[in-house]
Amino acid sequence: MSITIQDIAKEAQVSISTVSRVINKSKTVSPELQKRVEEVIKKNDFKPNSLARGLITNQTNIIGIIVPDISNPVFGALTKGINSVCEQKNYTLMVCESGGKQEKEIELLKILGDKKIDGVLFAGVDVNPTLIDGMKKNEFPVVLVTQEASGGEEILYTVVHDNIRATYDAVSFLIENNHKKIAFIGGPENDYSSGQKRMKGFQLALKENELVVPDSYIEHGDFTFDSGYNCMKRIYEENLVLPTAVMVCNDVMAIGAIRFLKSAQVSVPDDISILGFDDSEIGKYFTPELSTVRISYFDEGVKAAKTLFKLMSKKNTTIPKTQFVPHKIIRRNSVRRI
Amino acid sequence: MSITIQDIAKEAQVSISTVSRVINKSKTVSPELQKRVEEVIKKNDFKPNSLARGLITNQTNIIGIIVPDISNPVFGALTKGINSVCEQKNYTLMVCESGGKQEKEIELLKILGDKKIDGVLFAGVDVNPTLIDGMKKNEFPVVLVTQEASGGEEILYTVVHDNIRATYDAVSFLIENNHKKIAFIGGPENDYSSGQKRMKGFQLALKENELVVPDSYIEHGDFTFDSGYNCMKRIYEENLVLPTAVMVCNDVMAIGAIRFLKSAQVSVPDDISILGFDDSEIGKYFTPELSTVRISYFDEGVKAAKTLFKLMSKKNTTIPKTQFVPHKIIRRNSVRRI
DNA sequence: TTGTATGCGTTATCAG
DNA sequence: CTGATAACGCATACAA
Repeated sequence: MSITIQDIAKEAQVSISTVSRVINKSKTVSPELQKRVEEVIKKNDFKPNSLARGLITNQTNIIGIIVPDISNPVFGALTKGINSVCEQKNYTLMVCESGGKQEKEIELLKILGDKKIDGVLFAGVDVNPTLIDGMKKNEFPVVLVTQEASGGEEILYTVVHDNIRATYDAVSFLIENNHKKIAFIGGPENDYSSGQKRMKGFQLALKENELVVPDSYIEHGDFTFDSGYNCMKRIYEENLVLPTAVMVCNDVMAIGAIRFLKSAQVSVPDDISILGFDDSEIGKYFTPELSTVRISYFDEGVKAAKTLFKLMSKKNTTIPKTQFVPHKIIRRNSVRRI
Repeated sequence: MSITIQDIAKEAQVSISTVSRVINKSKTVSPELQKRVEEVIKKNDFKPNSLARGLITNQTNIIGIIVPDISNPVFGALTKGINSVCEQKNYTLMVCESGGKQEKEIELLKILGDKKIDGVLFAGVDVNPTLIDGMKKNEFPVVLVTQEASGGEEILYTVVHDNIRATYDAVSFLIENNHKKIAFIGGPENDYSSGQKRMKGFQLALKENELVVPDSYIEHGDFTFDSGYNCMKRIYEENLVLPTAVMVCNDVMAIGAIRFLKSAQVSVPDDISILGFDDSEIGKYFTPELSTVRISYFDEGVKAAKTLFKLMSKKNTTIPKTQFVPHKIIRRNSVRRI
């Protein structure tokens, strides 16, 4: 068994309350005892049992995150960002994987609850009203990250990158480079943040520049290499007039698209420019080096975690319901000016 | 405040011990009461407070993992594997990042200890005697994963892939394809498992086939794209007779090496074959598609976690100190027979 | 089979 | 400023 506060008290010849006080820095203890106790603590390398402490303080110094897939680099970076702020707050992180299943998400919320974690960062796939209701019942604060609530925003605290704006900026960048015939390979249509919103940004940019493209220029993939390949293939086969540029909603699909174009003897960027999204490591090493929209999921994690800590501290600083994390267009070789 | 066992007891009109018994399935409770209590529990969606429970049972149903960098896909996959077995055992996972710093690793071990986790999976960078001593003091079992202890193996339970054997097999594969002039781009020389051992495997394969290569065929990188590029560059510049194949100790470096060769107008695989290591996603999408050694870090995580659970259960089944996870040569286009 | 009482290691409340 | 002592929510030895 490990050493307890009692052992320390005995060895320092004080009461356990005194020991507790020096641990928690209640200034009401004489310097002399303070020092004596601290020495005994240091000597025995004593740390209070967090379970016992948590039982009474109702605080565990643990926060949880729920992500669909921890092996996805996006969530890896996100987790790293979150963890970096946990460290400086003396918190540890409990990581849960939902596989994107709503049932599982609800179950995990419950498990984390009975583990008495102090708060949760939630990266869901579809944060719909059912889920929102579930969250409202929790005794701990939740902040959404990466994905907004689809039914009624502004209900839960949320930290995301501005998908509409990012895609709008990306397409505007293509337009600035004189592209007019711009195709679009997006995410799943039922994906609220990364699917629908990016699509919206694309349309917005076209509209503002009074550009119109045929429906056959628009395809929806599922963020995989293969879907990028296939979407590009369909665009290529179904259009007599090819686009001069394609906005692709993530880098892996963009690389799939380029692979198809290579096989069809279409040169990137000479014949067609390709713009990706995410700035994953893969794009940097690719030939041609991929132009993309950089999203820092690390920063997103940091901001979300900071928001959660503010919420937990309950100091009534007003926190905006939705916060955005900046994005940046990264210009490399897969896009050319025409 | 959340609902407690007392509330359930009151509502079901029994004592709290009875409630406790049905929760813990002590068969000594009458079917009638059993049912009554279960209904009340279900109705209130009650789950016992894990802190209070842990305080008594000395078991939290939490295990911890310590990794250098959670955003590294290798550790992402590892974590996913570990988590998959946690799920089926009703455990949750606490993830800690060490940044590869020994100090931090020791600190994390202590933090996890006072959180009363039931066991730890440890993916260190250099598991030396100092660290091993620290681990011996813990009240919880530790299993090493990904990396063996450098000073004296067979001390701690360990689950790794067989780096020597994997590289040996990889180089043998090159030799089977008639390559005799084989260069080597390895990891850092002070990296015990992934650096030194892979090097050893390389040498072993050469020796067994009575092959000798000049020292200038051997370079050490640090697993980054740039180091792969530079190592290849040095090999290219310092040798009048170029190798026909290069064994590169991870895929990212392999891609860096190929990038250099491209810039030097050397064709892969026509002039030089390249064999990578890891089978990261990136290699599959690359042109030429990268031949590599597949290591399933997911499986490694699974096996390590299972080992840890065996250790925690304390049933004295004999567990081998070191267990290996299989590897596989993946044949794609970057290697050709000559 | 069931209920009562004690203790797990802390913090918090209250006297002294 | 310091020390008893009661909680926190649960499991368990013991009593009934």
